[in-house]
Amino acid sequence: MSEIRTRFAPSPTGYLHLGGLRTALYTYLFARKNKGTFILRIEDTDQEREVPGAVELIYQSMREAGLTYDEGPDVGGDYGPYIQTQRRDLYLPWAMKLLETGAAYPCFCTREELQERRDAATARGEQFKYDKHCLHIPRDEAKRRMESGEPFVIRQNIPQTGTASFEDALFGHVEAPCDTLDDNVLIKADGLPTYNFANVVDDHLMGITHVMRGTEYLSSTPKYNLLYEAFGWQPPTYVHLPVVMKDATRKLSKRYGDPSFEDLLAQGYVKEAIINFIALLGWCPKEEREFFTLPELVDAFELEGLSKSPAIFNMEKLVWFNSEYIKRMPFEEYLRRATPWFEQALAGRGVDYRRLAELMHSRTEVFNRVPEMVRFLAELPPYELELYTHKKMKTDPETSLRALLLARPALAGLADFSEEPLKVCLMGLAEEQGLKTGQMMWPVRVAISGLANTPGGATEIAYLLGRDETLRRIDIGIARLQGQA
RNA sequence: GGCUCCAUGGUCAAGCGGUUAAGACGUCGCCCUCUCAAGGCGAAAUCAGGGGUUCGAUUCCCCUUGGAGCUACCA
Repeated sequence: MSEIRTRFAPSPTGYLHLGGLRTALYTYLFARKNKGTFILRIEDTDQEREVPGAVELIYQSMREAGLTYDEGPDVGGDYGPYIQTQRRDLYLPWAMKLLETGAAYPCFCTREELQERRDAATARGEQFKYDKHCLHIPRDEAKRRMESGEPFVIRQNIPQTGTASFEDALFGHVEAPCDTLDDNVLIKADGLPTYNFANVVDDHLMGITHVMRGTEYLSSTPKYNLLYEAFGWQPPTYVHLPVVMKDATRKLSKRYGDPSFEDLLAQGYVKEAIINFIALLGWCPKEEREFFTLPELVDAFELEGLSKSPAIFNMEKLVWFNSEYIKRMPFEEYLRRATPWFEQALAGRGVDYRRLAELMHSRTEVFNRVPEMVRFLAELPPYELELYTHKKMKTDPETSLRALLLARPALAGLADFSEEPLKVCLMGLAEEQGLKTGQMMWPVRVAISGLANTPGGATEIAYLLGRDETLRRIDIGIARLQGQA
């Protein structure tokens, strides 16, 4: 069996979006699983849409995701160049071959003329399709005009009868009646190929055996096969992958604020969690399991598990995966990664980050939610007195005031203001005064945090705050409760 | 509109003629607990509709409906 070669071929029109990342991931997994070669090719034939710096962004995202490629623009290989604009001179000769056999023809219609005809067709309520107008120009004349420097494009000459088809590894046999197919442009007036042509030529020249790409190409692939036939080339095995949706009717798009891989990374999603989640979006392993490292995915990946229908990107589940990865992260790593986020809210406050990290580790879903969760340590948030009333804790403003009044001097006189002594002190005090534990702990926690829930209980927070700040906040609570009474 | 494709809970999905129709997220209970998380236990929730084929359809075929993709000198 010959060696498997796959490629991921993005256009540099911006950052790598999640759908693209998933295609890249599956392509990578398939190559690695089959001990094949994974190639990165940049499809930049549409110069107008190209975004400066996007190529580098793609390299970066691939690297961050761990999708290392064996051949590509920045790593080299025997089938280069791997950027289509750098291959520009190579396409025309192939197109000329098609001209000779009649599988393609030059077209001199201008964009304006085409637009007019298109508009006229829509006005009549018809679907515009190129009418092969220039196909009928005598060959000599066409040749003369091409050589004279008149702008022209080269179009694929689709048969007017019959069907075109191909076999997809996922979708099976796909075919389309030729008369519904348009004579697409293969070579544009600027001399560069369109995707329709470049993908065929490059995939063949680069020895690609398996083409994995989005289903947006599913309906045009029969046309590509016509090209393979015209050249007498062996078409690759196609695996079209369903799109990733943002909801039931819209696909995930970078156009309307949907996050890119880079965005998610910046928001504090763990890359392993993103990869893991993305992998399961449209693919299901044979075994009942959902946590996979990249190498484990390589091992488990099989085409059979691919789904044919579009999958909705479920942010909630990503968040869950992320929180799981964070929980499984060694504590030291958590501390290291959480610290910058602690800093955002607590810089210069002298909070014990290590202890805070211990409390936050199991409570962190996404890192960018951390600052808000710990900000109360820097500044007591404004809170309503109703917070002191808690049915289950059996507290109300009265019991709370009493508890705070008792706690105040006890805490002020506590020799060691660390957690265990704090706990012994407060709980002992409660018991001795005939209060339930909650009747002491709840008001204290409310007074010193101003929040209904916090990462950690009263004693942990008191410790993190330190004696001075704790007492100051309790005083505020006492004053407010007395003011109300 | 035309062409192509898809269709199991709210979401990701297993299933590949006979199952009590898995599992996960989310939701909702209960337990644990100095709040909230985490953790433990449990619950509700799915085969889009209609025809066939078959002893028997979630599973195979057709139609309807719904959805997606394509319909550019974009990829």
